[in-house]
Amino acid sequence: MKLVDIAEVCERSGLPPSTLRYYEEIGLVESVARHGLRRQFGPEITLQLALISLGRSAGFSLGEIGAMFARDGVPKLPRDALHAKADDLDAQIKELTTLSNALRHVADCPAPSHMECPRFRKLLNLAKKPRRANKHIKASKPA
Amino acid sequence: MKLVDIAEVCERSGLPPSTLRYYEEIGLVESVARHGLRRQFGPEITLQLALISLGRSAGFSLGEIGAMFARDGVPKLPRDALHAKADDLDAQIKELTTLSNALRHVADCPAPSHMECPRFRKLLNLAKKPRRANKHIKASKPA
DNA sequence: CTACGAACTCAAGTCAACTTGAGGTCAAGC
DNA sequence: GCTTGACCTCAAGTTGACTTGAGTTCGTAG
Repeated sequence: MKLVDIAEVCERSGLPPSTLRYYEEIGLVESVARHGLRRQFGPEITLQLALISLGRSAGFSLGEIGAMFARDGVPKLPRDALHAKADDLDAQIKELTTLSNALRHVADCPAPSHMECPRFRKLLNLAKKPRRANKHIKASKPA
Repeated sequence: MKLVDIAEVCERSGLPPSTLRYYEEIGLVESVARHGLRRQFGPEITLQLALISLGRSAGFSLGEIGAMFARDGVPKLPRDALHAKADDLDAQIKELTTLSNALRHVADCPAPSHMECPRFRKLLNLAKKPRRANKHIKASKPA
């Protein structure tokens, strides 16, 4: 049989049952049956949860993730929207790379004050670029 | 003079005054003087805020950021801890790259169901790797 | 010198993403 | 056939990161 008990899903994903119930409540995933009271999920659930986890770590809200993929994990967005998301991601990857480099530089640079090290400043100035609204980092209200 | 008025800081950073006050309240930044009531910051504030923004978008909490850098923006962590953070970041960068690739693939792949496309599944399986506690993505409580 | 606008303080409210608690139910083991 | 452990429901609580509102206080323009 292809159904996966919630306990099994929790074990595989590392998520507690409460989170699974919550995800179902907000329509992010779907349980397909019950065994007694216990939710049973389809075999794709593990992959879906991995996708959600990935999206979360990219800073997408559950709402955004829900808007991207249907309950069964199949993407609902048009091609250009997907490409746009990917572009956002790539921009974010650049920022993280900057931060990673900055951290490594700080770890290794012998300068007494990093704020005065030109190389460090240069790295960080990259970060001040056109900051777009980045989900959980909301822009200030308009003047 | 080297002091920057809060209004100026807000304009440069795009953050509202309330956020600056909040950051000061939790000890993340420091205002160095007042002009009447108005907070004045040191010239490094812009860079510090860029650093904070960068950290946030990497998924660090304000608490973690506060633990990494002193109020003046100078890193407080030992070298190996910094390298460890950079390693985390690099791992996250890989994940985001995976997600970006997956999105682009989905946008372009003609397969009817992406969940069945082996290439898609392969991309996503990368995500199921040893998921470490990822700040805002908390691990489940121990059994 | 008065008016204004913008920051100020402090408490309280908001939102997302979960978790926790009280009380209930079921399948499986003994 | 009864006990038990794990999940169930539903409501309420929690945490992090801010925002909002009421009432106050300045510096600057007029």
